[in-house]
Amino acid sequence: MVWMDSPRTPDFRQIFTLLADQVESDEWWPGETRFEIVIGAVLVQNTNWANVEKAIVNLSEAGLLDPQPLIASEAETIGTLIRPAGYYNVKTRYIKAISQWFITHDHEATTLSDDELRNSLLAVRGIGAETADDIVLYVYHRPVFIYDSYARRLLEAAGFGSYPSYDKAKRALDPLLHAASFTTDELAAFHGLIVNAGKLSRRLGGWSTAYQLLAEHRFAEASNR
DNA sequence: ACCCAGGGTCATA
DNA sequence: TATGACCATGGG
Repeated sequence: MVWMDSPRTPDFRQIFTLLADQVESDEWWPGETRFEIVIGAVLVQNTNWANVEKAIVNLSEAGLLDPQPLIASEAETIGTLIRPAGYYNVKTRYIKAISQWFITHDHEATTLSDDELRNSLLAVRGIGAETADDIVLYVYHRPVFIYDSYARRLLEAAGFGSYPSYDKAKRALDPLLHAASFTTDELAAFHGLIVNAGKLSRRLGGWSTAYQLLAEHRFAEASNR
């Protein structure tokens, strides 16, 4: 009997170590204030971070990296400022919604469990599974793993099975993840390492070869050219 | 000219 | 519950 591509059990510790040893780790998440991290998490949806930075600079120079003035601003004003980040009409609505949430709920976040906080964020228009987890991890410092597209591609390349959606991956793998007992700081670094590896993986010929290099401890060498 | 990027919503079946 | 259209800019 043949079973094809029988997925192995992900060893998150091993993957983390491979990445930590071989991938450049800058600061995650970039941002001067907690609210800037919130806004960045929305603006970066399906968008290159370089474009997001331009939008954040525009907001900052306009004094709008602050929830109160932001919700008081005209949609057209915000749209013009964040235009480089793309989808500026929908993101304007999203930014206003999450700003209102921040004003109302930020102060009581410490009274909520990780799941309660996540669900509260998910109720906001424009905040889906990944953006919610970004905020839960980088703004509220709760220990969650970000199952973004890079992470799922990495897991697939490592032979750990295919995970077409964020929620499926989270449901399937969170039990194993918790068993590995990562600290919040480790998970914060983990996501950054995965994204940095993902950016390099394109130049290296995709996640498949990128993971091969990682497993053989040749990733750093290969990515330095 | 084409492809993708640190996703999410909404309508439809 | 699951798929597909839609949202938009900028760099490779």
